[in-house]
Amino acid sequence: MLKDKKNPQQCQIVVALNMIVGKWKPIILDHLLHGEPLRFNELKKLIPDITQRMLTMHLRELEEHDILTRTVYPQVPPKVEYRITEYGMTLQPMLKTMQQWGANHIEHMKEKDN
Amino acid sequence: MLKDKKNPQQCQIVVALNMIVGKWKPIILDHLLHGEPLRFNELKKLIPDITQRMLTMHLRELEEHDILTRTVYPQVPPKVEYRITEYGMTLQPMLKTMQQWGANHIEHMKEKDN
DNA sequence: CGGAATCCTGAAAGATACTG
DNA sequence: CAGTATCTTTCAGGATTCCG
Repeated sequence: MLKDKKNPQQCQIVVALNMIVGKWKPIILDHLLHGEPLRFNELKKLIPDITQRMLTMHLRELEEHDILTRTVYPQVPPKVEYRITEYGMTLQPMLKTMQQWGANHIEHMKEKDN
Repeated sequence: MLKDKKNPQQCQIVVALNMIVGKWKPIILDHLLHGEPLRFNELKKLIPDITQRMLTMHLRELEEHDILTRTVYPQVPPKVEYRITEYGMTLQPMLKTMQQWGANHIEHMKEKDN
C-alpha cells in the first residue's frame, strides 16, 4: 500500500476524513442521510450554489466509496436517483458527533467575543 | 456573520471539520492529545516529513481556535512549548469516533478486494 | 531553536458551453 | 434531465533562504 500524500502517516482519522472532505460533501451527505433518495436536480435545488460539475464529481466519489448508489431509470427524460447505502449509514454516528461539536463550537466562539 | 467560502451553508459538520483539516493537523493533535506538551522541534521529529513552515502555520491556527496554547520561555536558545487546552480536549470523542470509523473502513476495503 | 519571508507548484474548485 | 468537456482561477502546501 503506497503512502497517500494526504495521509503521510496512514492515520485512521485521515482515512475517515477523506470520505467527507470536499467542499460540498458534508451537505450532500446530510441531505441523503436523513431523507429519501434524491434525484440529481433535487440535490441541485437543495444546494443552489454548487455547480453541476462539482455535484457530479462528489456524487461519483461517494459512489466509489460505497457510501451511496446511483440508479439510472431508463426513461426519457432520464431519471437518476442517489440513495445512501447501508454502509453509508455507518457514517451517521461520526457525523452526528461532528455536528454536535460544531454546534458547541459556535457557542464557544460567541463567548470569546464577549 | 459572513458566509465562509468553505462552508457556504453554515453546516455545523463543516465547522467541526475546519478545526482538523490541514494535511498534518490530525497527526499534530494526535501527538498533543495523549501526551505531554511538546516543543517545536519535538513535534518536528515526531512528524519528520512536515516542513517548518507548515508546522508553524498549523500550530498557529490551532492556537487561534483555542485548541492549544503556545508558551515561550524567554531563554537562549529559545524554548517554545505547545500544550493542548481543556477546550482542545473536547475534540477527543470526535476524533475517537473518526478513528474507529477509519479503522473499520480499512477492513471494509479489504473485504471489497476479495 | 523556532521561526519569518519569498517564490513556486499542483490539485481543487469555478465558469461556461455543449449534449444524448 | 443529467450530465461532459474545456478553460481558468484559487489556494494549500512545498522548497529554499534568511534571522534574532
